[in-house]
Amino acid sequence: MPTFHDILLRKLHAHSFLTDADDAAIRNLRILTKALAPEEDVVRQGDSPQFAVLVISGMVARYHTMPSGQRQYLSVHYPGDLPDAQALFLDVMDHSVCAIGPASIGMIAHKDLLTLFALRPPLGSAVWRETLIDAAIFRAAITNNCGQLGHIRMAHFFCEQYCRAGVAGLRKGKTCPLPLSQTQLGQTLGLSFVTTNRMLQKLRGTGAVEFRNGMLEMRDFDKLKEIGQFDPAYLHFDNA
Amino acid sequence: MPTFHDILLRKLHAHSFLTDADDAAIRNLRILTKALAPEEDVVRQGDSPQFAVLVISGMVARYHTMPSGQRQYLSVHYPGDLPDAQALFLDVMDHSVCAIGPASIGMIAHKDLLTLFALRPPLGSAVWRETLIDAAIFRAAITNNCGQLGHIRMAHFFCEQYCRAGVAGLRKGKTCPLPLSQTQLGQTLGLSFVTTNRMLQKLRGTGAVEFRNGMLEMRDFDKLKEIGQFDPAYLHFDNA
DNA sequence: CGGAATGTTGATATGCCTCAACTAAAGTGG
DNA sequence: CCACTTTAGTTGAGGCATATCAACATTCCG
Repeated sequence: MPTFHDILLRKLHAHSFLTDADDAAIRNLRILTKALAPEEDVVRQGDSPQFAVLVISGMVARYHTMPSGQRQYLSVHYPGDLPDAQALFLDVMDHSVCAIGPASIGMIAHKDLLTLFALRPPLGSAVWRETLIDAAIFRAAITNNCGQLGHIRMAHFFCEQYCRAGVAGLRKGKTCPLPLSQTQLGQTLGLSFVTTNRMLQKLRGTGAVEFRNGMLEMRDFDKLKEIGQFDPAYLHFDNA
Repeated sequence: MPTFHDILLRKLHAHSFLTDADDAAIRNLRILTKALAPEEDVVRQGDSPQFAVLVISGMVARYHTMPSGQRQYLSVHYPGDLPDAQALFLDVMDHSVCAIGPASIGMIAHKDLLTLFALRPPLGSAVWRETLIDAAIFRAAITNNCGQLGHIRMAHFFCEQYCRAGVAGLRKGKTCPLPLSQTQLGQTLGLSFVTTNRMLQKLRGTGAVEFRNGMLEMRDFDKLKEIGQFDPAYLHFDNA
């Protein structure tokens, strides 16, 4: 049974080289765990959190609340992710973070993290790199969601989630959890839920992918990659 | 006449607190300057640059090249910005950086920057914060460009550029430079150039803004903010 | 002065949104 | 356990925003 320290280390090792001493320092971090109800907010737009969130199980998402009250999901996060690491250096949250389905998180005091980075700079660099990969994912979302047709956006999104779930160790065979409703999927892709439903049927029709009951089944990854014009380079899964 | 060190310091001071010793360390940085022709690429998708780019004059943009060859601009950058700071910790560029109109840049060796950060951690934090603000701008672009109507996207974009040009000291009265063609503006907002032209006329019709010959004139900022649902909080112009 | 790039306008086609109705599944209280 | 309610998913019809195609005007530049 992996501890939450293991989960964090697994993620950092996926893109950064860390020494045993670095690992040991991470294992000494004080982490408070917390269970989240489905849709529960962890941090809200406007807050100034003093703790960083580590996803331990389930999934967590970031979203903007627009003046109209509409919601735009910005990204979804897997165990090992630090979905609000940017709050370490930006005082006021410009977006909210909530659970998608039931989830559990770890909370690490900003103070402890900053002390850790001062003591072991490579850990600071690793978390910095983590925030930079986040930014790369946002850039991909801009390109994907602005101007591509609905089913292409959806294909791209499914490809990304399939890859990231793999890195997080959540894939079983060709299936991974993705506990979004079609409405939420639409709020991620910038589509109405009616159109979301129709685009989903279109993708099902290609035989490349199935998405139902919060599970994503990848039937033909190569085909879906082509439909979604997906190139995983931006995920930066290379151990530097 | 400000030096390129002044330009960088001005930007870092806009969001980070730095001591005189930090400033002095920045002033010792070796910076190679380079003039760029309009549209010239600085770094390309797939490259692994060894230098960080500092915008000194003119403007620089980041963009994705899509498989179809189409271009999606991700962000534009002003003097003082470090538009490819993420390359410090991500080996392969997932996007390109080019000049918009004539521009000049400074090039700082990654090695020198990393040495500087090790010596003076607050400077590392300041540049980290810089990259986090970039990410916040990307998040805003996701929300703005996915699902909002064309003229709203454009109004939001103009508001952002007006604010950022102000921080960069480029505003003269109610006017600031924005040397984009309508085609490029469309490639930023995810609109065809025909629609871009029509949305621009629509905005002109409101009397809130004028955009012509690469100059942006803000005639009624409050009105344009309302049209574009613009809240500058995400720009994080607070001296932490 | 001539050619190229940029901006403008009109007409048509298409993708997506909205409204509306209905089905299926899941949870609730009697 | 079943009727009831609620939520999620599905389908159809109509309208609107934007893409595309095409022509033309304007500005820039050699």
